[in-house]
Amino acid sequence: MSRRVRVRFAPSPTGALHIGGVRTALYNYLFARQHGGDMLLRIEDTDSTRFVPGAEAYIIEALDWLGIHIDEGISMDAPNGKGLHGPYRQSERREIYHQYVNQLLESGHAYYAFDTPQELETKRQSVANFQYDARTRMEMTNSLTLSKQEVKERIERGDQYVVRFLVQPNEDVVVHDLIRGDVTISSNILDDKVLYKSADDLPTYHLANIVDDHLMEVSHVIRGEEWLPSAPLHVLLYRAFGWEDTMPEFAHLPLLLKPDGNGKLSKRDGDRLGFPVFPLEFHNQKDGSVSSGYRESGYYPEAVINFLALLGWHNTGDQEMFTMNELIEQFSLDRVSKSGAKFDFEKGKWFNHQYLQLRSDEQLAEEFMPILNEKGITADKALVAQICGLMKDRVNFVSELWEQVSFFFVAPSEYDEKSVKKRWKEDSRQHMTELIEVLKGVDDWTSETLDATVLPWIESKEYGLGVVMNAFRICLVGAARGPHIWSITDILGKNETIYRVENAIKVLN
RNA sequence: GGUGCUAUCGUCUAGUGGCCUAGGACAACGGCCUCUCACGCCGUAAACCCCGGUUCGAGUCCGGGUAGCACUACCA
Repeated sequence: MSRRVRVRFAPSPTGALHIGGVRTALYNYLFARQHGGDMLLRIEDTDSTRFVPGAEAYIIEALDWLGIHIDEGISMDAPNGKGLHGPYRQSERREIYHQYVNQLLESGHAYYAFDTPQELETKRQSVANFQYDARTRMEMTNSLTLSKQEVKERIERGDQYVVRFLVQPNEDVVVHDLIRGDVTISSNILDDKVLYKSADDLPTYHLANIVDDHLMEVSHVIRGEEWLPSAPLHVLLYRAFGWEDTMPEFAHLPLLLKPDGNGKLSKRDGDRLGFPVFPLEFHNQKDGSVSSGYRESGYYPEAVINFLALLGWHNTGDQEMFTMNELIEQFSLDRVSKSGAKFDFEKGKWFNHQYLQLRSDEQLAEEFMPILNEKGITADKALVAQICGLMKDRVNFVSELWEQVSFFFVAPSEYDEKSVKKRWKEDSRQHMTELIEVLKGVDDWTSETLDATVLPWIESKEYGLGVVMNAFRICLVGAARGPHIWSITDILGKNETIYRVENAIKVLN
């Protein structure tokens, strides 16, 4: 009961880390931190055919970016793993697995099978709903049907084989799930899963997973719901090894679903609907594909974390904004939803907007400067900060800032048609011509003085405040948008302001 | 097909038998603010999958349907 909490995130390096995987990592992390336990990162690379170069480094970088820190295993500061239970890459644990495969073989919980992939395929074709189990295993080519001598010969001869788990029929296996309660499955529907393949001298997921979780003293297995159907097999494996008393507790998380339609969220949904499904941009060296990432799309890690945390978990109460520390404090497995969550990226944008508002103007300026430089603009940082402060409430991303603030740096070269149609009246030209003279007369170029000069002028002429100001705005911005007009003139300065009005008069008639 | 899981506004969810004429957030819509656009504020519309049962009383418990999802590989 008082076992130290140790959880693991155990991805396969088969490509970019899916956003669902990120959430699994996050929940594991929150749980570990809350209980003062350990968060391990283990790489499950037992399928040599699906290995993608760079994927492991990607996973590490992604978790680091998100602020999900690894206590043990592969991590940013220990690429080869830190901790007492290594190695933390399954491909480097071959020797360990041998021992446990043999244990199962010797205790009669597993057996050799020599059926070739072709033979199995043929069998599946000819027998409806074929499954390698108690009903069929005696019809197959394995150490249960072959003589001891022949099995020995085949192995010595170098025939390829697999080791299968022997599932006893007619037994109800109960998986206790922290989120779903007891799930009972009959062993009759389980097949004799392959535990080890001689072809690449590696175990399959199931064996490696159980052995590693046991050896690494994992206390809680928090993973996606797609694993629930194989959980009974895992329970049986713990039992076969005699490790049932230290078997971890299970919690199967609901899946992340497509925003529209049905089914599990996939990479294609992101491409189709225009949002990332990966934390970082990923260049797949295997197939040459490039996948967009949240980081490169301008999301803040805090926003991604907050958004993800609430996709499948919610506390009582109405709180929406959570820092990582608040999540650590408040998270609990029994408040995780049981049903899948559709991935609504609109809310993700809102979260980013919230976190962007929380940034200081100086921070935003720092983030925005490179974009300005790209546009060929050099500006004083204090000025950029001032502009950011003025305009940040209307963007979700720093990258959206440019289209909002460009008029501060570049005089309008064209004027928004709709705005002109609505706000540039017949008299506007006359008004602006007069306004130029009024502006020229202002020596103290401040909001206060301009306000005290221009407004009375408009009033005395009875031109209408809105009529003049909106036309003025079009001159300065090129459209009917932007902050308070004196905020604009303040930044533009007297000469530029007058120049823009003159220019607009020339272009607009 | 088989097995399992799940089921509250369009979406994420609150709700653990009476506080529910079902609450919050995103999105939508309307209004206020106002020199414009945003922000903000206020408001509107919007849901308990269906049928039974238990109970004085059910969104909440039970059963059955239905639907969705997952799994069903020498992938993880």
